[in-house]
Amino acid sequence: MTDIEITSADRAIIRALQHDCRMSNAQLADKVGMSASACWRRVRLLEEAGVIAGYSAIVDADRAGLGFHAIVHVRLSRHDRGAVQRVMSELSSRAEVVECFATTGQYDYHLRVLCADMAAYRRFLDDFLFRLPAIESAQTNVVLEDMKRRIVVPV
Amino acid sequence: MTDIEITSADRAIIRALQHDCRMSNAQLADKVGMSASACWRRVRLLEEAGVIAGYSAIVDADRAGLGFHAIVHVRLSRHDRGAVQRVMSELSSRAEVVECFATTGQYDYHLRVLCADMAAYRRFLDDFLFRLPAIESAQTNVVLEDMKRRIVVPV
DNA sequence: AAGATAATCGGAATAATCTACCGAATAGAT
DNA sequence: ATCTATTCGGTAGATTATTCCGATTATCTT
Repeated sequence: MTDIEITSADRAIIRALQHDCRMSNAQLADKVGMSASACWRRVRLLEEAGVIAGYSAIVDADRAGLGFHAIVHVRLSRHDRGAVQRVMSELSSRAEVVECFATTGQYDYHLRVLCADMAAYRRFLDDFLFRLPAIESAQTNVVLEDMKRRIVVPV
Repeated sequence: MTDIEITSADRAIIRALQHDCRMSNAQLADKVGMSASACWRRVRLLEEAGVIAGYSAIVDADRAGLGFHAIVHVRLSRHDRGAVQRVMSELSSRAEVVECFATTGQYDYHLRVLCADMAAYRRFLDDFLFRLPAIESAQTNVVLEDMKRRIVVPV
């Protein structure tokens, strides 16, 4: 992955592609005020540099049948390397866990979890999360309203 | 937006497009075992039904120059309709706030915030967040490690 | 400042892809 | 069994991506 310096044109490209990455290259070039080929080259560079890490369909969780959404605060009872690594890999390999961050503060991890319904979440807790070694506590904060739908990085 | 029933083929399509929404329709059809035209029709239906809400480039925040990442727990001092609405709209219109959820539990909101650096975050707090009316407390949990990079809804 | 070198530009050609339309096949209802 | 409605896969024309090339601009050396 080559390092690149991000220009203001790049930022415009990134913003546009975060908003809709299936627009044609000609449209994109027009929107950011470049020629089609220059724009295409720049996109390729951003991909190669890993600034654009991929392209993803944005799925409406509710409409996809995922009615339960929560943010879970997790605390570990042990912090030795082995336990931490085990928990990390287990958590991030689990499909329901759509985000997983190790954080400073009162909790060791912040998870965002999506399930079909509360029953499925219950199973997630009982059959998976609480069976992980070294989980001291897991506090569930149910999401009442998702106030920002699109994941856009402010560039 | 028409309602549709989501088949197992749809789930395969959604999974594939969450992983890479720029693959060609022919590739996608091949991957999910459909003919190109059937697959294309199904994708269009998923879009029209709002299950697929859009397509976005996934940006590596670090490489894009956003070195500060935190989860912020926000509590309000008042919960009347006016104050809540004001806070909600201010928060979600702010670029640094990449996610904003209203939640049950000890806090009223969970924010995920991305900034260039700590100084920028300081400005975000002092010049914006703490100036919002009715903010009782805002607790910053700095993200030490992002353990799950791709936003994929488990369908 | 002048010249040499390298990087970047926009436009054109072609290879690949999308998208709409078609008749055939299938499933459901009467 | 027959009609109707839906879904199927394949095809064709329009659109788009991607490469290549000469021209232009920027950088560096002397």
